[in-house]
Amino acid sequence: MTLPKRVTITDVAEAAGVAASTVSRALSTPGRVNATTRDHILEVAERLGYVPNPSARAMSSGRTHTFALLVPDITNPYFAGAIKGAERAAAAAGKTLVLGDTQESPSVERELVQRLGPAVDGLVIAAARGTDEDLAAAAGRHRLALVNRTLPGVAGVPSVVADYDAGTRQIVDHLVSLGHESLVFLAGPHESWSGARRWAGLLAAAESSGVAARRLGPYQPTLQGGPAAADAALAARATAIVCHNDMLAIGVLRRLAGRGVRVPDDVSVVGFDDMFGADFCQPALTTLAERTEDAGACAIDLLLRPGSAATVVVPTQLKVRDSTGPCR
Amino acid sequence: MTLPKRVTITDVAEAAGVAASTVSRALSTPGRVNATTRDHILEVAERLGYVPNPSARAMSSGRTHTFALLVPDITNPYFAGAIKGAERAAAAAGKTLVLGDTQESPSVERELVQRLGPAVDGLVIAAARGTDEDLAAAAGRHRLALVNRTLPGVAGVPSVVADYDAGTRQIVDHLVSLGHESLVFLAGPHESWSGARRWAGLLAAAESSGVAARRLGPYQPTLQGGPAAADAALAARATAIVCHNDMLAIGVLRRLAGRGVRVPDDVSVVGFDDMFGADFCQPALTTLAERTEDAGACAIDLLLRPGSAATVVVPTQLKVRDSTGPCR
DNA sequence: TTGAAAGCGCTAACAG
DNA sequence: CTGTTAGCGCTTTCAA
Repeated sequence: MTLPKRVTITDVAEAAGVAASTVSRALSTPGRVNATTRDHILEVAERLGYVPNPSARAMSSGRTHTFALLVPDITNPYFAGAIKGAERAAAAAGKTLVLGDTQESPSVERELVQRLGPAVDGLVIAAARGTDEDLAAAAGRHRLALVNRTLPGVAGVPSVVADYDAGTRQIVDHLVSLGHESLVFLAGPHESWSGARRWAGLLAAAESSGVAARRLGPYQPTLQGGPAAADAALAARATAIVCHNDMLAIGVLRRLAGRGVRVPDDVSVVGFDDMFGADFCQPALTTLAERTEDAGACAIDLLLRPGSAATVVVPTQLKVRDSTGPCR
Repeated sequence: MTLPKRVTITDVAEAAGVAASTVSRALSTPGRVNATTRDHILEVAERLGYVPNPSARAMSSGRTHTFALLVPDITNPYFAGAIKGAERAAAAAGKTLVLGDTQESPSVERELVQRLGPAVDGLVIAAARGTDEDLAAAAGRHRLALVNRTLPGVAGVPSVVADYDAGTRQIVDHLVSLGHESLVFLAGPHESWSGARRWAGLLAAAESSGVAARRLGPYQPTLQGGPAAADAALAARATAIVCHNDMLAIGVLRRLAGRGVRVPDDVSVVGFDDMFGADFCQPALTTLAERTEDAGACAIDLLLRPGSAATVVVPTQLKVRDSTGPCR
């Protein structure tokens, strides 16, 4: 099966009886072309089925009209929102989005930055796993925006972060209103930037409310991390358990059920992320929702409009469901 | 913040004291270059941090080393596997994967094919929503591979499909062994190719086993579709409900629980997909698992090796969990 | 084995 | 407002 040869701008120019550059202008800066000739050109282009060659366009203009989004694990539903938001923002701006899976690995992340960087107008790294140095190096070579990570000391790297301070405040207030006087935080990996922010926020909010907060872990932030984490929380006689993320929280829920501990009667459980499934697990999970789709879209917007090298804070929202209740 | 100018092949050539074409050869066809000069060139390229410009490469070679994957909804966990598999297969081959979200819309799908097609070496469309004509047109212009869809009558379009015949057979056998003598299929959208295949397989298997099968619907294949679907199944006095997919099945489960119908004591429920969450919903869902990651990877492989215009069948596997039990 | 040279398709000065 | 003319960075003949 042979594919038909592509229609080029020259074909259109010939067919329309104008110069190639005029066709180019008619397409990219319609204002600078006589309305009649423009309409004619567009009509001819349409008829011939002309589609500009992105590579050629990139060659001469220097812009690829493409962005890359790097996530630690594509299959993790937590990132689905950011991916969708980024894809939508990119598509809305007529841009293409390239997706990269860093497999939770700093080195794969570095490689991808190097491989994809030259092919795109900018990179979004969500939940970057690399060191500050890695990211600074990347920022030196490419336009970069971060999601749920900041790069202190390096100017010009915009980022979008969830409002964990307000969010953890909400969690603590919620638990306090239920009569809880202490909480246990089941931590995820030490390297996790958002994990650190979550714990810091929780600790600050707890202190200001006179709630005792303890951190246990680190645990695997997965279903498999649940048993060890749940057992530790139980051993610590926790009445309220706040988990690094929903995956771990659901794992904890299962373990508690397996051990005959009732949620929320015996113990309350809170997660982070409001991940897909958090509403239909048993019991439905109280969790801090991040607007990940907005975050993804916002990161692309930051790339689209350079100069706005700000840190954008996206609000979070506590979803109260069935896994939290009055302190026993 | 200004980004440093990229190192080009000419820079490397000058620094190494050779012609640009020699550098090009040293990089892409190392065999055709004197070992000593080649090593020298590679060393210089490395030192200068040279990374080939993909657009320029695409311009002259015609190949972009990029594939596109189109899915109906990026946030649907069902597609996460295919995305990951495709990304991995592409990365393993040194290719780049572009992701497109067709928003479940045939027209967006068409647009994306047109927009992305020229920029890539091939397209994978998963669960294509377009008509056969749309797909035939796409196949005429681009290298194409399909996942869970076939294109009868159009040669040269390879596809990867789940083995629904064997899978539905497994479902029916499972229900029969539990004493069920009839089943109700809660259908998804009529346009769904896989929905049609699922029902056809179910019907054939049921007939050959002397099981009565009825189809109700169509229902929204989402949690929201659950109530209407569950109520209809109840009205039909079903003892075994097979749902178009896990989303719908979980929606059905929730509705049944809400109405006080016990699963699996009063009625058995089966889903399709073994989606993320199917194991931690309540009760854990018996469902037909597809190896979506393999399917995604396989589709990319089909694109990588033209000529193998086959239909690849990926096995399915029934995961028996807690939502199915003996007929009441 | 290597270099010179001709483009790939498009955009961006620069004239006219 | 439009045509001419250079390239963008790379691959690929074609000679040497």
